[in-house]
Amino acid sequence: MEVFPGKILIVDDEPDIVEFISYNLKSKGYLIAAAKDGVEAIRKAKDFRPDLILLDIMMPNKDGIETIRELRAMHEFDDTAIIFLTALNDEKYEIEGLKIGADDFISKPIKPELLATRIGSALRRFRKDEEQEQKQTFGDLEINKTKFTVSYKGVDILLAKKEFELLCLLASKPGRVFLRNEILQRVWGTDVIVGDRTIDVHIRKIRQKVGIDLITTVKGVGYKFEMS
Amino acid sequence: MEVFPGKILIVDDEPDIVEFISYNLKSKGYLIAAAKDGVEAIRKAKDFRPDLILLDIMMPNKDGIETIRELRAMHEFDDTAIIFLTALNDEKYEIEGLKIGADDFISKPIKPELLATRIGSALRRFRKDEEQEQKQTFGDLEINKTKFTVSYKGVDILLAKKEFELLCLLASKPGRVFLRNEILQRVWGTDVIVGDRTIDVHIRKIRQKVGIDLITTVKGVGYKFEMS
DNA sequence: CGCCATATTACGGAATTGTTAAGAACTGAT
DNA sequence: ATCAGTTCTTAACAATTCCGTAATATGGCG
Repeated sequence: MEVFPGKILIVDDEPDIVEFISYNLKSKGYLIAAAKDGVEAIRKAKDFRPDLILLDIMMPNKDGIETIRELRAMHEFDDTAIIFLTALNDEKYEIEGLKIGADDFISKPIKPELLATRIGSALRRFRKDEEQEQKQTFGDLEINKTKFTVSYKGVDILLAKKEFELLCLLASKPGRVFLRNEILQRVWGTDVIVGDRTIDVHIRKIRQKVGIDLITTVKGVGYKFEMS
Repeated sequence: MEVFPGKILIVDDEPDIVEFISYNLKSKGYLIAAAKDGVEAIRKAKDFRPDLILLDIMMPNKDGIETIRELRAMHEFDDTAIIFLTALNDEKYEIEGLKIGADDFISKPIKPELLATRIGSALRRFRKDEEQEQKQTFGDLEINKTKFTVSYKGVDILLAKKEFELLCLLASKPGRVFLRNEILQRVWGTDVIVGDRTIDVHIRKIRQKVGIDLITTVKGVGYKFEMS
């Protein structure tokens, strides 16, 4: 197992299909995770961080179209390729899916070789430079998503996971105000329901730990990231 | 610039592109040769013996597909990486090219940084064959993958196989966080199913045996290798 | 002042990881 | 094959950290 080609999340409600695809891709060295419906898919995507998602359209509990819409809405997965699995001749979905942000389609029944080449080319198209780390700097502040670290003037600051995610979100568009609502959806996900004060508490912790005032409150609206 | 990174043959019929790429790669220390079509490419390859060939697909006088086919047919260039240059969205060639023996694709217009990283990783993939002692050192720590040993300040530390593999994985990208998921699949393989605590136990043993704190826990995410 | 939104603080439950020991699985030698 | 020694996995429990909430404080603004 020398180079590893990528991580793939398979989403389908039929265990047989998941098993079949999973087996095929594993043999090619991919790392696999699976989900059985849209809700689970989004949750798993958040912590598995796949390079590509194979998404069945027909599913209970949030269908493929809706799932892809949500995934694309939180911009966390902008670098993730998404391939739809469709029943044969399901063109109406294809057009729909393309508009929303699918990158390719594969019709069932699935042929292993076809699957492999399509996945390969989708990944190549999307390949972020896996080699180099994803980091952003703002003046003396550095946020490194690969290392999960934040440092200020070279000194590391230890943030908890939620704090880190929240900071990443705000820092993804410096200056832009994120509504409280939006923050909840993007950091906590659509299913989880937490009180409003929770955000404040995390914001406070970030401010406290970082020391300087990175995050500006926009009263009645939300928060934004801004270097003074 | 101590070691020279490699020799590259650029094959494209547009002088501007050749010039552009050439300029970029020279600045990184590569030795460059150029050819304007497939026929010339093969001739030059024979006496320049490049480590890597950048091959345009659309060319007069023998196109890229045909050229690569011939190059691969004579086994003289089995150790040479070949990267295709394609117009955007030219997938049909990509699949074709992969079958025949291309190692990667880069779409025009070409971005210099991307070019560099792709070339770097293609070369690295091919270099691996040259068997040399694969060892890494981090401060006082040395990991020798050929000898299967780890030493700290010159003193050997006996790690069990799984412990060694785990440490190697983490050390392969110092600082980068590996998700628990990822660790399981890459160290234990995809079929084996082991409990979550197993990872912790092995981590603990490594920490215990090595003595110093090499491995940092990122709660809710995974582990990373980091010299303090 | 009184209202409203946010800030702050502290606390308990939840989730995650650390630790230990025990036995299963493996290894190599006799 | 048997045995000793090691390695691997698990299970149970301890320790830690994280997260959400609620209660209270603060501060702006009409």
